[in-house]
Amino acid sequence: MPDTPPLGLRDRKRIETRLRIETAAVEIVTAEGLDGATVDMISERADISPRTFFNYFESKEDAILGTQDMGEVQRAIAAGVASAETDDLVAAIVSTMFHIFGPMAARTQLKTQRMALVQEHPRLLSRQIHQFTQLNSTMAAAVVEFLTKRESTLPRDPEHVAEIAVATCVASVRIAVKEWIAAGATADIDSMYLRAMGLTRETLNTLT
Amino acid sequence: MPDTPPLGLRDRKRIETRLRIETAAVEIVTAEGLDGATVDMISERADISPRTFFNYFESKEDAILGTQDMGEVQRAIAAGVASAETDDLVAAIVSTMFHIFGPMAARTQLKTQRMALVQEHPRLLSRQIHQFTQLNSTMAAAVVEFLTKRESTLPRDPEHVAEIAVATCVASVRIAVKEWIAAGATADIDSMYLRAMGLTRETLNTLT
DNA sequence: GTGCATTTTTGCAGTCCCTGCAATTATTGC
DNA sequence: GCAATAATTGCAGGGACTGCAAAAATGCAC
Repeated sequence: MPDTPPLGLRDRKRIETRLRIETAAVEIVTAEGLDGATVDMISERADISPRTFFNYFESKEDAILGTQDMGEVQRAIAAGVASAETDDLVAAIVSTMFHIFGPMAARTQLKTQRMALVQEHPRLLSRQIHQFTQLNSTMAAAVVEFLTKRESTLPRDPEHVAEIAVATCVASVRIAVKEWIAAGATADIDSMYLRAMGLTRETLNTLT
Repeated sequence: MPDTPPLGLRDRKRIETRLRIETAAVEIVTAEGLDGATVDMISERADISPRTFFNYFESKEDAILGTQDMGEVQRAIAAGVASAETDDLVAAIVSTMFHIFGPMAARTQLKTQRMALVQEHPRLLSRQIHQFTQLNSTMAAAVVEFLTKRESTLPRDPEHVAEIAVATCVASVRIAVKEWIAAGATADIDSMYLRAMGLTRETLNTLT
C-alpha cells in the first residue's frame, strides 16, 4: 500500500471532475432513463463540454457504472476466501464478498442509485457482469485453494467445481442485493449477508 | 411440438436472408475486426439495403452472434422444464437445455468462427451475457412452475431459489460446453450432457 | 510575478449505429 | 388478375464516439 502522494491542484481537479460526471450521469439516467439521458445532458450538468466527457470515460455506460479498480479487489477476495476461518465453503465465499464489497457499498446517494440502475437496466448489468468476469476466475482459484487446504476428498475437477460453486454463491449475493435495494436499502449489511446465506442453503436443499 | 408447417416462399426467403446476413457479418468481422466491419459492408455482401439489416437484427452485435428469435427458444425451454418427466430438478433444467441447444450446436464453419469471435471481442461477450440474462428469468419462471407441481414443500422464496438454481445449472452447462469445445467439439452431445450433470452433482456435494 | 513546458479542455468536422416514416415492391390467398 | 398482407428500401435525423488542432489552465523554474 503506497501512502497517498500529495496531490497537486491538477490531480485534485481531475478527480473531482470525474466524480461530478459520475454523479451527473447517475442522476440524469435515474430521471430520464438509460436512453433518455444523452451525453450532452450529462456534460451540461457536470459543467464540462461533451468532448471532455470522452476524455474521462470511454462510453456513457462506463460513466454510469463509475470506475472499478479491479486489481485491488481481486487480491483482497482471493486472500479473504483462502484464509476464511470457517470450514463452510458457502460461508467463506459469501462472507468474503460482503467484507470486500460491504464497505464499498457504504451508503452514499451515488452508490445506492447506481446499484438501483444496474438492477433496472439489463444493458448495465451485463456490462458490469462482464467487468466481473475476471473476478470470478480469481474467486474460483481461491476456492480451489480453500478446498485443497480443508477438504480431505477433493472433487475430481476442483477448478470446474469451484467455478460452479462461485456462480451459485454470486447469484445468491446478487439476489440478496436486489432485495436490499427493493426494500429501500435500509436494512444493515449483516442482514443482507444472512439472507444470501439462507437463500443459498434453500437452493442447495431444493437441488439435492 | 407442432410439426413443421410447409414454409411458403416468403418464409424461406426470410430464413435464407437472415442466414446470409449472419454469414456476411461473421466473415467481415473476422477479416476486418469488430470496428472495421460496418453495417454498410455487411449489408452489401448480404445483398440487402442497410435499412433492411435492422429489420432482421437489432444491432451489429446481434447479427454477428446470430441471435435467434429468443421468444421461440424461451417458450420451448419453459415448456421443456415444466413438462420434464423426471422429478429431479437439475436433470430437468440441464436436459432441457441440451434438448433445445443441442441441435442448434451442429458444427458449421459459421458457428466455429462465431465462437472464436466471441472469445476475441469482449463486447460480443457482453452482449451474449445480456441475451442469457433474459433467458435466465424465463427459465426461473419455469422452475417455479416445476416446483409448484412436484415439491410437496416449496422453499420460502420459490422465485429467488429458482434463479439461483438456474444460475448453478447454467454454469455447469457452460463449463461442459467449454470443455467440449476445448476437446475439439468431437464427442457426442450425450456425453456433454452427462458431464454437466456430473459437475453439478459434485458441486452440490462440495457445497453441502 | 514572468516566461515556458506540459496537461487539459474545447470546438469542429466527420463516421457510424440505429430509428421512424412513408413509398415501393414482392408474396399470398382468392 | 386482384386485393390484402408483408418485406424492402430510401431518406431524414438523432445520438454515440473519434481525431485533430486551437485555446485555456496548471506546474515549475527563475
